[in-house]
Amino acid sequence: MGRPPCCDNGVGVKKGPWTPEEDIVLVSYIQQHGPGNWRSVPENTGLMRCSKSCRLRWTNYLRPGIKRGNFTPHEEGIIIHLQALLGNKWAAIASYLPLRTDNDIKNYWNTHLKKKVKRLQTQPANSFQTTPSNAVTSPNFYSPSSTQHNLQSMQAMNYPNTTTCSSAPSSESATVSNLFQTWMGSSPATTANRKITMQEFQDQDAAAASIVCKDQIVAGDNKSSSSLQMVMEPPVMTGSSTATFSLLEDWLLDDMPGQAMDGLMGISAGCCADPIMF
DNA sequence: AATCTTCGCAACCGCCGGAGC
DNA sequence: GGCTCCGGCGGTTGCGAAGAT
Repeated sequence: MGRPPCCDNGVGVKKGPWTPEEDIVLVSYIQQHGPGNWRSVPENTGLMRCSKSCRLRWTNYLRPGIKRGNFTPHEEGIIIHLQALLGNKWAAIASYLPLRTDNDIKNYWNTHLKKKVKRLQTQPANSFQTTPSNAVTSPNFYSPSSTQHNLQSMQAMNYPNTTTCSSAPSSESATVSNLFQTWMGSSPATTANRKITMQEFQDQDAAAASIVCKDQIVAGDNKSSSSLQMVMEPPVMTGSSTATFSLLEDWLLDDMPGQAMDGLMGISAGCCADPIMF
């Protein structure tokens, strides 16, 4: 006996775009009670909406701290990397871009990046060498065997502070988490609420951009998730705990031709000031 | 200016896994 | 162990906006 659709029993359930009034009702309710227990939201607010619709509206649109539109070349690069690693695991990818929703990333991939990647994959190989900024979409990078090889290589490598690798990751997602932790040069992950702050900055003169990573113990963080949180912060130059994004790329793409790698670096470097020419 | 086509995004749909009973 | 409920996820759709003709 299958479970009926969640909104089948809802006579008069409203569908379609949300009105500003509905948004206000939903936001004010969540401000009072917090997100969660979505089943009770329509009942308690009087919204003629399915609980799923309420949750989706909150997580994809109303939730504070959402960045909308204008994906930066750097974000594009991250999405492309992670999509190649994880496939269409949008929620997992979104966890590495905390200002973006999975829906947003999924839409952006489907409407922009997928076409760009496909287009470039059909280009002659030598075109990647002549246009370094395109190298991110080198066929090598999207080769499953290459990706698998890189994942295995990452685990095999004796990188410092890779303590989390000793406990075999249960999923590719965990592997990528380990990768990010290692890449960021962090100390072994603690089980306490831990906030990793990614400070993305752009150096226009040097055409270099890096991600500065700081580990912060977040006391009293009311987020229920114990997973790593990465929050983009305004550009701050720090001298110590810096690691360039290209290091991660280096791990992922260690079997790429040197020329292509040079171009790939541009994704996280010069391209931030100069849009990717897909 | 009007019509047609393409694009982008918000929202919906169906399925799955975990929790509770 | 089986059933139901709920939250979450990924795929897809529908519609308005923008661009092309």
